[in-house]
Amino acid sequence: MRGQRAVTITDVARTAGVSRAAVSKVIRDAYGVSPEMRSRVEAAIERLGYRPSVAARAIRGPSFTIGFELHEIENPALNRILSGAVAEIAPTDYQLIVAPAVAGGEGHRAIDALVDLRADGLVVVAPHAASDWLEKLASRMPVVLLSRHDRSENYDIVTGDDVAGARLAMHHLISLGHHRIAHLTRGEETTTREGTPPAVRLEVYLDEMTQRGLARHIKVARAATPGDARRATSDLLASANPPSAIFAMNDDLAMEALHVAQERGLSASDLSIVGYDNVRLAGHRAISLTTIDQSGDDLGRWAVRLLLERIDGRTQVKRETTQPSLIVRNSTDHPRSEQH
Amino acid sequence: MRGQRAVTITDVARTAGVSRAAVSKVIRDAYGVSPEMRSRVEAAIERLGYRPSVAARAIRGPSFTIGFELHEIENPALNRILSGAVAEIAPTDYQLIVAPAVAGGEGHRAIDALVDLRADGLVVVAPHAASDWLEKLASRMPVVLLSRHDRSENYDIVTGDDVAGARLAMHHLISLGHHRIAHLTRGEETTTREGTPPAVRLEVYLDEMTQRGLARHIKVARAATPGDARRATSDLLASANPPSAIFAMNDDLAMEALHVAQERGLSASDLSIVGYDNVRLAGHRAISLTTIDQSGDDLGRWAVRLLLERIDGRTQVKRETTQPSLIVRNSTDHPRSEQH
DNA sequence: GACTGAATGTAGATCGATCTACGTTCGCTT
DNA sequence: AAGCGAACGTAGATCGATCTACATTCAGTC
Repeated sequence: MRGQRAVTITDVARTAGVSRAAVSKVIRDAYGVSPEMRSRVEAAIERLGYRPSVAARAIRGPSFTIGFELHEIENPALNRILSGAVAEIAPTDYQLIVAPAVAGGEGHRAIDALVDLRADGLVVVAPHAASDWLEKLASRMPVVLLSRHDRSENYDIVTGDDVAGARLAMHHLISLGHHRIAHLTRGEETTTREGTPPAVRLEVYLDEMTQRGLARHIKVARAATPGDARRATSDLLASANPPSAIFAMNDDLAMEALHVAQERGLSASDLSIVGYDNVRLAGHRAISLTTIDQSGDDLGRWAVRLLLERIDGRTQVKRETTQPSLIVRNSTDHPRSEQH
Repeated sequence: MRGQRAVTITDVARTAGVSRAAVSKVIRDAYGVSPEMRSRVEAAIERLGYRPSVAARAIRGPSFTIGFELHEIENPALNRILSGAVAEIAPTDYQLIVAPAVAGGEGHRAIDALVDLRADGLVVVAPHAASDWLEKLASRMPVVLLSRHDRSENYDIVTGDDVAGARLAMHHLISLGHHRIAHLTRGEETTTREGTPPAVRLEVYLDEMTQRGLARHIKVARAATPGDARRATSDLLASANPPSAIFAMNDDLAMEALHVAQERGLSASDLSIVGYDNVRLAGHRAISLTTIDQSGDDLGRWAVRLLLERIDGRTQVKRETTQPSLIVRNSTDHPRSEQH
């Protein structure tokens, strides 16, 4: 039963008693098709269960496929972005294809896969990819980059306003009366690439602390793996002059910090925690994490929108920034006491 | 800058001063290539940044692409399965491509997209797709179905043992002393399709309740959307003779139920809750949900493994079942009192 | 030195679709 | 009735790769 050759346009043409070109016209809804021929061809298509091969199509023209590179499959914030992208593309003729990158993967294999498939455009999230490589890629095909604060001559950029978001978080903690505020973020490698959200958030943290004369309380804890986050938090709490608040780079890290705080019976006035992204579970009663919402759906929607514009012919670069908002929940409170 | 035609095998051949066939041989590592020619061609490939077009390739032979249909992008249990699949495929020559289905989407557009791309095989999760349609699809190309308890002549099946898992959950509650156990599950449409995990878990629930002489306490609450889950739980608690325990179809529903319980100040001895899937956050201290683990990674890994075997030529159908285990946490306890 | 066979390379058909260029038919005008 | 343009169909080139069949070269053998 396997290996029945797939139904091709030639089969349809033969069945309908017309030429291949005629079938092609019907499929593409092109000019020069009589109602009578249309119905004959459509009947044949229906009967044979014919579906045009994107592959064959893509050799010449567009594939009506847009690619989405995703490097952290299990990251709920990224999934939300993807979800928005899917919703935006649904009513169009295009199909979204996701290439997941291997966890600790090397290079840009996933992006290459999308290029090899001749996707008409790419949405790329990769914070790791080198800028010049991306620049070159974008000079050959439409590319929208998400969550990077680069400047580029070729690709469009969609990003949440991480500067505003991080300031919202810091201002919230400071206005509650916190001085000893630590920052919990990812491993070196992730935060040092200039312009990535982790790097920007870290920078704003450092800037705010310095501006407010709190430079001596600056503490940055790093967690390379999710499991590391708890240890990093413990280390913070065990340090001399421990923080009364933690601004975490994202909700996942924040929730791990919360885990440690709860373990030690610390309340929000002992240790306030702010996250970033407002993932669904941050709103759960048992977690109730104060966080920054940047509506990931919108990021995804904008990315697709800009990409389709590009495919449609726009040539000048465009950037789109979404405004984040602060969501106050129970994980933050006034500090119990604050000695300078 | 846009629209530079992509580099083709012909360009490489011209640059290297050899025939197209020769370049093709080098790429495919085929017989009949002198070291000297190999290096000349490889240099040309390198210099031009040539990448073979999967599309052109797929017209004739395999595309070295396998498709993964995903209908709930933001479902952490499914993401974990996908994650396992990605890990399993990483060391092979194949590339995994994900087609996300639109949320409330019609039909099987995502699967079609993968077929149209001429993927060499498909991993399908769709609990909605009609069996006969899948059967027909699988007669044309290798297909592995996840999380369905069908019998099939054409596709392979990978699934957690939902019967065993659901029994583990029920036995746990019963052995704690619970009699008034309710079941929280999805909307009608999802649970009625025979052989899907929700349907099987529901069935086991009904069976266990009946076997133990608890038929009079049977209560099934349904939530069509995630938001509905809280209302459904409230309704359960407001009903006459309310349950002392809830067996939820999955962790997402369980966590919503937990939310309601905590809101009302109910402890585990007032209302015990068991979930299913052991998503990452179920282990969070603030949630601490008793649940059934079915190691989604393994499901994903098996799916890819079986699919590659199929592509490699295996013809007889194979099923693979993973054994779930019970993870006891703080959301379950002995009931405070139990009147019959 | 002719013969054999392995090693190396090329020409050209082929895959499934698109698209241009062109031929035929038909209805309408003058 | 001739002329004309719109409507409808088709032939055949084309896209980028693969693969079969074949040509050429070269070393080794008798």
